Amino acid sequence: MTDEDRHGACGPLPAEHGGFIREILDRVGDKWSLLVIALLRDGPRRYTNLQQVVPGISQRMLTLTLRQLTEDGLVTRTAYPEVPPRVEYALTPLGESLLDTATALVNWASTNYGAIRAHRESNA
Amino acid sequence: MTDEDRHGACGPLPAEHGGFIREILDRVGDKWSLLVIALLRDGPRRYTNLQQVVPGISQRMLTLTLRQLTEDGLVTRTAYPEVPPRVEYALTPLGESLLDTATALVNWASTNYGAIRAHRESNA
DNA sequence: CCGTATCCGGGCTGATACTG
DNA sequence: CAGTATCAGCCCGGATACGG
Repeated sequence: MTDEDRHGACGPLPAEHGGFIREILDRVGDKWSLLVIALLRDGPRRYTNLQQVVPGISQRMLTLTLRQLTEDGLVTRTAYPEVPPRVEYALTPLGESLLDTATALVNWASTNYGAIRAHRESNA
Repeated sequence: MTDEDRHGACGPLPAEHGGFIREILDRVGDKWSLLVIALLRDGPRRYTNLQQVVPGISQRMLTLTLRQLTEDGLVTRTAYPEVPPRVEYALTPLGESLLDTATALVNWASTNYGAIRAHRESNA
């Protein structure tokens, strides 16, 4: 155990050896993931619908975000072989396990936006 | 209110008009902020100490992160006019209000890292 | 000890055009 | 409708060197 590792002694964070928590944080805390997850709370959504409800997301980023979330097992992708094609995205149990925390963070942001804004400008 | 704004009708997220939640999410979900906040749980820490306990952070990023968090009113910066200089960073009440959520997210990452990893490789 | 200043490369991101 | 492909800009972030 190196000196750099022994901060666990005074921290409640379990097993943050290396940077894998950072890896997940980057994944989940990226530009759009949490928002997409939060928006899937009410049930499956279609690609185009997500594009509409996520303000300002580009086709590219929506596709990449969804692909990443699917690869990580947080959402499922279901394609119905119809014409016109229909694809639905929904949360997996793993994705749902993140929902509470994601929502809490979004709510925190929503609640404290004013305070942050105010404090930021008071020290301008 | 534009058409793009009225998705609130089917979402439980309060007042996510525009992209200010995205703004906070970017701020708080960036590469290091959550980790720093989580590490300040036990009390004030000095600059050098933070550099040691945050695995892999560079001086630049630590400084930038701390400055941003200070500007947003999440942490305080206290400089003691001594030689050698000593600077301590601590959470404000606003910062503490984020602590639970931050910790929850870090814990989630820690808990589900294996599952994500496994799912990701199973579909390689 | 606690930063700041500068350089610089890489990856994220949006815009645009195209496909099944 | 649901994507993919390509390009170009920008900002993040590390390394290094320097200042208070």
